[in-house]
Amino acid sequence: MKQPGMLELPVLGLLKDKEMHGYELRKQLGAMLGPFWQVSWGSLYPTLRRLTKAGALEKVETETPRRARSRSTRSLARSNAAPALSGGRKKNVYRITSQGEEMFAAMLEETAAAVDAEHFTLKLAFFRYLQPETRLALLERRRAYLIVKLAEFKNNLRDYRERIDSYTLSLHTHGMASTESDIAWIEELITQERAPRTGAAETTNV
Amino acid sequence: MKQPGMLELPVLGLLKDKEMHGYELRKQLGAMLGPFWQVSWGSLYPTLRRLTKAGALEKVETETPRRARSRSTRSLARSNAAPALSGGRKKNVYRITSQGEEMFAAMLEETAAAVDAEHFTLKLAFFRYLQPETRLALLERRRAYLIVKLAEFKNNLRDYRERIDSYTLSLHTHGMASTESDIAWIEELITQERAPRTGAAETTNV
DNA sequence: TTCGTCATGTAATGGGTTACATGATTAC
DNA sequence: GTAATCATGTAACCCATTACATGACGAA
Repeated sequence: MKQPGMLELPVLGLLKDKEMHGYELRKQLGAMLGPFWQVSWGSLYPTLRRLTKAGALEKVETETPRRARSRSTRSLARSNAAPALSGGRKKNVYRITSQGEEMFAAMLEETAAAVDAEHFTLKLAFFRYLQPETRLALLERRRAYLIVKLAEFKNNLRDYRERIDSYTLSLHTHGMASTESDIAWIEELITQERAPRTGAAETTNV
Repeated sequence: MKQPGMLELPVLGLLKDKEMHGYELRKQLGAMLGPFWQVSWGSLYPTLRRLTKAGALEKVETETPRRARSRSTRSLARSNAAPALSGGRKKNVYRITSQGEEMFAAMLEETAAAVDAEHFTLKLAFFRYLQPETRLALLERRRAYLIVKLAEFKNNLRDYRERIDSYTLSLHTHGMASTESDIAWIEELITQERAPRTGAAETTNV
C-alpha cells in the first residue's frame, strides 16, 4: 500500500461485515489482501479518524465486557473510571454508518479510473457487493488496460531490443509473460461471470 | 512509480551512459522500465534539480549548436543572448559527476533492503554495472523474500479459506501463481548467472 | 521478570500526483 | 493555420512511511 487514498475502500468494506477496532482491522486487511499489502499503523489510525470525522464511521460504545478479571490486585485504584476506560483494555471499536455505506458503494462502483493493479485488486476483493454487470464492466476495463500495456511492451521491445542488455531484456520478457498471465486470469473471471446462469439447475448439456 | 526515492537510481544510471535533458530522459526511462512505470514531470524535474544541488549531476553548457536556422525573420532581436538562450531550443542537458557515479554505485550495491518488486526491478535494469557475486546476492535475497511471501500466502489460505468468497480466493490463487512464476524466473536468472563461465570457449561437451 | 502480542496513537518528513502555465517547432 | 510533439517548469495537496512513545496482558 503505497498509493494514497487506497485505504478507505477496504476499511469500509471490512467494517461493513462486522464492527472492529484498528488492530483487528489490520489483521483482517492482511488476510484479505495478501502478504504484499502491509498496512502501517501510521496510515491506518489516521484513516479511521478521517473517516469518522467525515461521518462514514462511528465509534461504538464498548459496553464494559465482563469487567477485567479481579486476578491482579493492583487494578483496584481504578474504580473512578474516566471515559475510554470502558472494557478490559482500551479498544476503539468502529462501526460503519449509512453514510459510510453509501460512500463505500460509490467508491466501489466508480468504474472510471481504477484500472491499475492495486485499485483493481481492492475492488475485486469486494466484488460480492456489486451487480454482475458492474463486475463485468470492471473486468473488461481492466482487460483492455492490460492489453494496451502488453502492446506497449511489444512496441518497446521492437524499438529497443538491440540497445538493451540481457537483464533488461529478461525484465521485459518476464513482464510480458506476467501481463499475459494476468489477462488470461481476467478472461477466466469474465467467463465465470457470464457462464453460471444463476438458475440452480446445471444438469444435462454435457 | 509511486514510492519515494525511486527515481534517483534510474536517472543516474541512464545519465551514466549519456548526458541527456529531462524530456529525453523520460523517454528512455519509459523504454527501459516498461509501460507500467510512467514518470511524471512533476517528479522528474524536481529530482533533477535535487540531484544537481546534491552535486551528483551538473548542467552541461550546451554549446550553441549551429544557431537556430535564420529561416524565421523575427529571431533577429535576440542577439544579446541572456543565459539559457544557448542552443536553438532551451534544453537543460545534465551530465553525471564523479560524485554521482559514486552515489549510483552505492545505491545499486546496497543489498540491504530493496527486496520488493520495484526496487528489485530497478536494480536489475542496471545489473551490468555490478559484479557477479553482488548480482547473485541480490537475486538470492529477492528469491528468499518471495519464498517467504509465498509461505504467507499459503498460511493465509489455510487459515481463512472457509471464510472468503470466490473472488478473494481467486485473487489469492492468482497471487500465489504469480509469485511462483516470479520465483521460477529468479531461479532461472540465478542459474544463468552461475553457469556461463566467462571463458570464451563453449565448444565440446554436448 | 521478561518477552511477545495486544492496542493506540503522534510527529515529522518526504516526495509523488495532479493541475496549471508557457512557448517553440514540426507536420499536415 | 492548427494540431501534435518538444520542452520545462511551479504549486498545492495529500497521505504513506518511519520513528517515536506508551502501556496492559498473558505466558514462559
